[in-house]
Amino acid sequence: MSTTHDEYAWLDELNPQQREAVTYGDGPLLVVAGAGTGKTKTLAYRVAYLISQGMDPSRILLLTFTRRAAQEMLRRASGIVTRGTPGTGRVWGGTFHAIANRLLRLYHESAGLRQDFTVMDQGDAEDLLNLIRHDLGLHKMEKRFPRKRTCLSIYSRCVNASEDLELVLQSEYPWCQEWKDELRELFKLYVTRKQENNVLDFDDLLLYWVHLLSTPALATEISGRFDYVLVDEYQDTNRMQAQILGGMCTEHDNIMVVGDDAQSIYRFRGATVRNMLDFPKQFAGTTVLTLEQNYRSVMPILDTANLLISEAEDQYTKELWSERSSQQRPKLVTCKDEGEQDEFLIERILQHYEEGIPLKEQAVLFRAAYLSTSLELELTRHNIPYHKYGGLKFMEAAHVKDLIAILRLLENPRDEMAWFRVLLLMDGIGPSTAAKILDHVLANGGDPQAIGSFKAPPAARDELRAFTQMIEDLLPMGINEPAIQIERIRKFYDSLLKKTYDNASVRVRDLVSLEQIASGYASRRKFLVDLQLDPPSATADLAGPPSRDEDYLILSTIHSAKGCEWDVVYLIHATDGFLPSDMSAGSEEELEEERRLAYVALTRARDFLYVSRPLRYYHRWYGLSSPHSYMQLCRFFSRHVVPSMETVNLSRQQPRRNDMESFSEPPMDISERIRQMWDDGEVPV
DNA sequence: GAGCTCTGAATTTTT
DNA sequence: TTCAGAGCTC
Repeated sequence: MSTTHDEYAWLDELNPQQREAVTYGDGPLLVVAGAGTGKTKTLAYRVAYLISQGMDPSRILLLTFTRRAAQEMLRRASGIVTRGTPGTGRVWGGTFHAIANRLLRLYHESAGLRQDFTVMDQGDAEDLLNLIRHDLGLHKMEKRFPRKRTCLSIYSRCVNASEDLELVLQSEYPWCQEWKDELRELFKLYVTRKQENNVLDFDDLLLYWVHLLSTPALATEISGRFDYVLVDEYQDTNRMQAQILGGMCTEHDNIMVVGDDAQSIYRFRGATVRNMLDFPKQFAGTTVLTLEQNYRSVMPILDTANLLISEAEDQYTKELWSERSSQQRPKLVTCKDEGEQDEFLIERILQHYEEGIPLKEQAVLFRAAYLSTSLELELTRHNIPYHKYGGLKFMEAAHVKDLIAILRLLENPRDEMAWFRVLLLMDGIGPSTAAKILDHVLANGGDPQAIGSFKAPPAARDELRAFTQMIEDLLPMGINEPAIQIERIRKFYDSLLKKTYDNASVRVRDLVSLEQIASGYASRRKFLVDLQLDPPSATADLAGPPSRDEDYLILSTIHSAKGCEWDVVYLIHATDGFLPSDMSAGSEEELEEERRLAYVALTRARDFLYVSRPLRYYHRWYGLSSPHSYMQLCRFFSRHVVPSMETVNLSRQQPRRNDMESFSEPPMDISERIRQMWDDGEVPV
């Protein structure tokens, strides 16, 4: 039917560098791909090319940063190889963590795991650490022991960066150095406790994978499952992940990694650009290809972005260029305060919308999830629909965690955290009774039905009986039909929910969503794993696939915007303290990462870019000496960068009658006077 | 041992 | 404001 020439006509859609990467033969390949240079396209075409060359799709491993990225690439790939056998569905695609999970279920015996292990999210991991911290009596020390969150970060850092505790404390957590011995003890117990509970945390998924691969026979076996390994966003991988890739390439060296050192923004999670720099050293005979032509943004936007990143400490000179010209420079907008910023945004968003740019093609980006709350209120007031990405709200909600915990203890009756969570919701059950119940279950071979024979304190009897009844109804279902299981769980949980939390109706809605998501799954195990490893990232994911004609504005943290692009991008709160975040202004390295974060934000824009900076910020929290602060422009917009932009000063342009600036007296004055009303029995007017 | 109330502390990014 | 933890009472 089709000639060889026709069959590969799609290669003409690539530029020479992309094409070289796509049709590259065997051996290690490092693709340094700047923002918007067609990274996703190159990877997708590479997969398509390999398949069209007759490679077995199930022997291709595609590691990405999010599950969505993997799905998107495979979708594109399957669009290319529609002729012949597409089979992209058989490609092993997903995040490192998801692939680890899949492999560990297969090789659980070699890893010393039971096949029914459950996965803990960050919150559970913190809580378990906290529990052990209490057991060790570390919470009541003269000097305060690091908080559970800090403990987990330290632990995680050690594991992901493959660094010793002492070194990590020295370089990243100097104020915790005095707790070195206690931390080591804590981590030791944490590890044993997880193993007893048959649970893995996120880091364990990678850790167990590394250890599987460190056994030569297993490395041969596992690496031998694949002929090609492709990795996206390589600049955001950590040392442990690099180690994994080494192990996955013992039987071949067909590894292709794609990344951009200027977009490395996950240092806090142990990621290091060293992985990219050292790649040629790790894999002998590496070919390095660079993609510099940007297909996304108009040149003025790239000019500003290039200038901003050119001031980075160390950077690998790579100058993005584009054939897309524009008369319009990016705008740097100065606003009086957040309210004026909101007003400006809404006006401009609607203006672009009327000009024909749908809301979905416009995105508002910010450093931290809470920075959009005021805008969200205004959008709601103006009836502008939006979806917000970033901020892990849904899975962190207490009621969602409760319900998940019940599924988890059914899945893995050794899951201590899951049991505790559920049992403590019931009247008459506190930590010690909960521990007794768990012991009782474990003494009966881990059969959850054993709670039926537990002598419960009278106050707990009714709820525990209902709980037992539910367990008895659910156990025969095995791991099938998670949605039906959730339906049954909700029947039991309803009264606990109403008793424990207010605004029950809102929470019930979340549980209905959860049931809806579950209805797409045949296996409870798969449902649980997906939920932990790739939680619904936006309100959109909860309501099922949105209908095609639905339009909504995008709100996103910069981190969650990674890999995305829009016609119009608004970067808001571009002020020192928010960007760079005060929390990250400690070290030079942290600041450099914040600069790259700004770079990532700018390079998401295709046609229009607005950077806005409110002069004044009203604090939402108590306990601060002043109700607002005056903010400086984000330091990355230096005197070299700003001239490439068009500066707009809103307050000067259109003075407002209720402009607070006109009242030059400090706003504290009135509250002070009101307090003085009660001084010396004097009551002034 | 459970569960309530009060106090004090601290607010990023995410697999 | 929200959350965690300490301490008190039943």
